[in-house]
Amino acid sequence: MSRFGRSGPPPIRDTYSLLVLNITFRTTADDLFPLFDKYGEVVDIYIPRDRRTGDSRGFAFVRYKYEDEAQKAVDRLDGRLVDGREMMVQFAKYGPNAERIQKGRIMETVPKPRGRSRSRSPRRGYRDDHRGRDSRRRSRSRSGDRYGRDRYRERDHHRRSRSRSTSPDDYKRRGRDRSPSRSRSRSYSPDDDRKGGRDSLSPARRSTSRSPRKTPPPREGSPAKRNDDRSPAKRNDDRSPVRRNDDRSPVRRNDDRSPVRRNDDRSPDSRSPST
DNA sequence: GTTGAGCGTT
Repeated sequence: MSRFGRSGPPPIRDTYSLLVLNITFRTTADDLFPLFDKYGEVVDIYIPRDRRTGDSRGFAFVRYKYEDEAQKAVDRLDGRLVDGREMMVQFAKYGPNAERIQKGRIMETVPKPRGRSRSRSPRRGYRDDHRGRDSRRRSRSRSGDRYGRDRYRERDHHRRSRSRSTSPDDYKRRGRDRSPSRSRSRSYSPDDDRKGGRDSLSPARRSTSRSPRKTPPPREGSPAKRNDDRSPAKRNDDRSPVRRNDDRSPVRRNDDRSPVRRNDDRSPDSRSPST
């Protein structure tokens, strides 16, 4: 969804997409709009967000109408400090349609990047060097596996939550040498009994204490209830897609100014009024 | 509440 509330992504046939990276997770399109709009006409701004939390992934796509303005914004906003962090602005290489994009525009050819004569671009050197390393290695971010084990983890967490809630017998089994109050404080693990359980407070344990036998086989239980468990009716009830960036923006954005107003306000030939 | 390589739709 675009920030401009359109029916969908505008045609990129004549637009240039810029990839904005290294931005804060709290930076929204509203924060990038005035920044990019100052250097050119922004057609659309889209920020991929998490499908669960709804938070920004840390990068955004700014679509420009003209390459000149896009290129200018790249050099201008590339390295700009936003929300206390430097955002990296560069032309998108791939489009939403998995199309080969050159400089944000769909192209089949791959011409070499031209250098601007009016800018020295000393930042590109360090920027490129910064990424030129083996920085690709992901530590613990939500990249790559954000849709892998994460989805399984939440499901596992859901099963455990209802397991200990509907299994009072487990409390007696486990609460004999332990306080039941703290048992509900967090998710327990049946392995804690035979493994010791006393060191269950260890962060390393609780992080990897996922045994396949922690949950009883669903076939032994009620198939009907098991089906209900898989019902995705309401799972992320604790997830509130509330925008906390509102309080971060003390200044109101000029939403009245649409990027499409360029049709009357600006002409493709009027880009250079000062001739 | 956190995190930090990357390429995107409601």
